[in-house]
Amino acid sequence: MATIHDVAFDANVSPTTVSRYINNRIELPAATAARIDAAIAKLDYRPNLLARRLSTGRTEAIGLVTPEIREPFFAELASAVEDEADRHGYTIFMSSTRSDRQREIASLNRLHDRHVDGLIMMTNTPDDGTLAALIGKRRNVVLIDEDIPGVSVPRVFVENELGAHAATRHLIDAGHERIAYIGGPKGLYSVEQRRAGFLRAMKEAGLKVRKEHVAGGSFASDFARRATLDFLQTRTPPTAIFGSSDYIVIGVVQALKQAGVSVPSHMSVVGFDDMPLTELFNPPLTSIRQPIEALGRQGFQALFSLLSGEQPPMLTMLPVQLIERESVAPPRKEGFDG
Amino acid sequence: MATIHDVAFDANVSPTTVSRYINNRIELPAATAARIDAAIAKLDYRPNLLARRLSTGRTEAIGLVTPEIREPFFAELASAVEDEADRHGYTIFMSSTRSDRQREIASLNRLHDRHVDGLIMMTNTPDDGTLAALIGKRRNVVLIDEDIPGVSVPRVFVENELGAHAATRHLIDAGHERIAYIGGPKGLYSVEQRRAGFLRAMKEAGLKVRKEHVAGGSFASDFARRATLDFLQTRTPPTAIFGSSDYIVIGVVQALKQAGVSVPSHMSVVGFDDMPLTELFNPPLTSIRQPIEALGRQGFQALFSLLSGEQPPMLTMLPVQLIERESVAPPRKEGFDG
DNA sequence: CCGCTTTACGAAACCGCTTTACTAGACTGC
DNA sequence: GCAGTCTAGTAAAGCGGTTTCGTAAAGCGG
Repeated sequence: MATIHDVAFDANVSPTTVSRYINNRIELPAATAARIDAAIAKLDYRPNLLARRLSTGRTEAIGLVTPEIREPFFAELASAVEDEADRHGYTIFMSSTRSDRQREIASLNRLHDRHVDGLIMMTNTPDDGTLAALIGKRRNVVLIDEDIPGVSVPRVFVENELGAHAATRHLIDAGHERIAYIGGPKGLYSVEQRRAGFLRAMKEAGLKVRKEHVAGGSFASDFARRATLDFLQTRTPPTAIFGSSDYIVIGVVQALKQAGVSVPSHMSVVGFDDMPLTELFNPPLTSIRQPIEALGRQGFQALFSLLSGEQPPMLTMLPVQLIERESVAPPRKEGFDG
Repeated sequence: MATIHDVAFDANVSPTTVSRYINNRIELPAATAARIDAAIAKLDYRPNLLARRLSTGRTEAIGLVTPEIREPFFAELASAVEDEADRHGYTIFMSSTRSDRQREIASLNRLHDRHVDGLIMMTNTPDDGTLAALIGKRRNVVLIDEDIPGVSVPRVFVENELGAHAATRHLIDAGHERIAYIGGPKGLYSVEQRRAGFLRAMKEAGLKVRKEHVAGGSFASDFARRATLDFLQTRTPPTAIFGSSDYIVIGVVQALKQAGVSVPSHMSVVGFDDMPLTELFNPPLTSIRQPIEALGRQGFQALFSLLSGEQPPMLTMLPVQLIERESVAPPRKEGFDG
């Protein structure tokens, strides 16, 4: 491969000149510039990025830490980040942490070793302070989707509270009064926000929230399945369930199917995330759609600002949207029993 | 950050010695080794990978080119590759090509500039020779999932022909005789293999394949939707449809729903890929499951062999599996009409 | 105690680029 | 015609490792 020296030799200038010319740090007379251009073309010269990186200390690469890129939500997010990064000349290193603290730490360290210029971090396990401490030591970090308490870096979130409120409101508007709620892992900011949105909607409508109709602790379908079966065992089962993620709703629907309760005629269901393909489920799921694309792009843009020495907004909240499909119907009249 | 010189100074040896010691290229007396270890620990020394890479020319990174990492199939594959790479100390650069030739070429060039040690390539657009030419120039390339004619590099595929045969056979065993087929883009190896499997099963069973019951040209759901509606317009519509990807089957199912044809009582359907969540569809889809995890891992292993100077098998074919769910039933008796 | 091998390590070149500091020569104004 | 300014570059020192070649000193056999 041709080096900058070859180009310099061919164009009859010094490597310094070539370097500065390529990087727009010098204005050259047209004739000289033309000679350099010609030499570059002739030799098919491409700067050795390894050398450039060692020299400048910048890598034009960023790290993207996600819980699990196999999941559609994170895959889509990663894709958006990648696309936006690409458009700015950045490459991304991805890592999946499997929601495991050790893997999160390992990822962070590995990315540090790789000299990424910055970091976009997503987590969905509550932090005990370890992550916060580690991230506090890094420069150029942006948090998206989920908070890590105690770190003061730019954050890009979605309107979790408003989304949950809208979902609950949608069920209330359909006539439901006994609405159950299944949340995610304790201690997560987004989970608490969604819970708050649910409670606010119920309170505003003057509806009681029954202890036995609220569950939480995990996003896993299995967990939701069990919670749903428990709901059905209560004295007066709910007529609607709001699951704070589509994975939860998948568990809910499976449990209901198993118990012979049909959706939406006997039980209405709303989810959160609007996972792809859920419109093909039986029934197609009503859900809160998150602006995944925007989340990814704005996440990168915040990081890019940081890298450019600007100060991005410390908190961005992206709007969500209720997508109505067929998993919600008015409750059956009391007295009737399925 | 501490450099190798700092460590050398602290341990009272030369940088050369530290370097060789770290890289296991020298045996040192216990006392010296201990001094170096102590210095490394004390200074929290971590080798600067940028410098090491410039020096050695190796990056311990590989490129992974996929059509679209948002799609579950590729996301899962990418995840498997990443996991396996990680376990061997390699990082991966991903890029999504959106099945676009220009983006494929751009990715290949970008990865080259990034000095990746090797490349795992996936494509799902037929090549006109451009890709083959470009890849021919690179060392350490492995093809997975789909062939690019004219390049002689290790390839890891799945048993497309056998899978399609099994899917078709499954419909035949259920009693179907008029089976329609929807294939993917023309010119793709896997598509042709699947078509061959379908035709072989039909031939072995002594069944006619009607021209008007065979479509192909795209993996898109829209395409499949139209093809399905066309099938329904034929004089004697098929009683079963084999779609050579789950995306196709999604289109098929949508079209059938739209046309009021119920699955599986009026029309049986089998897909290929076994996408996640299709078991929650209405009805749950019977499909051919590809060993995605194995595809990813073996793909990386082949590349790793190449990088280690060994000669991996030039062609690996991974078995597939029929997953029976509820989209297949015996055909209704002739004469009855839905 | 001399020549040879082995042990233990080091000097310096190199990877290919960037960047700071500097200069030769042309021009400009007085 | 000479100081001062501009133009058009350049030399050389990094960046932080790896690697080739080499050597001083210790050990050893005869």
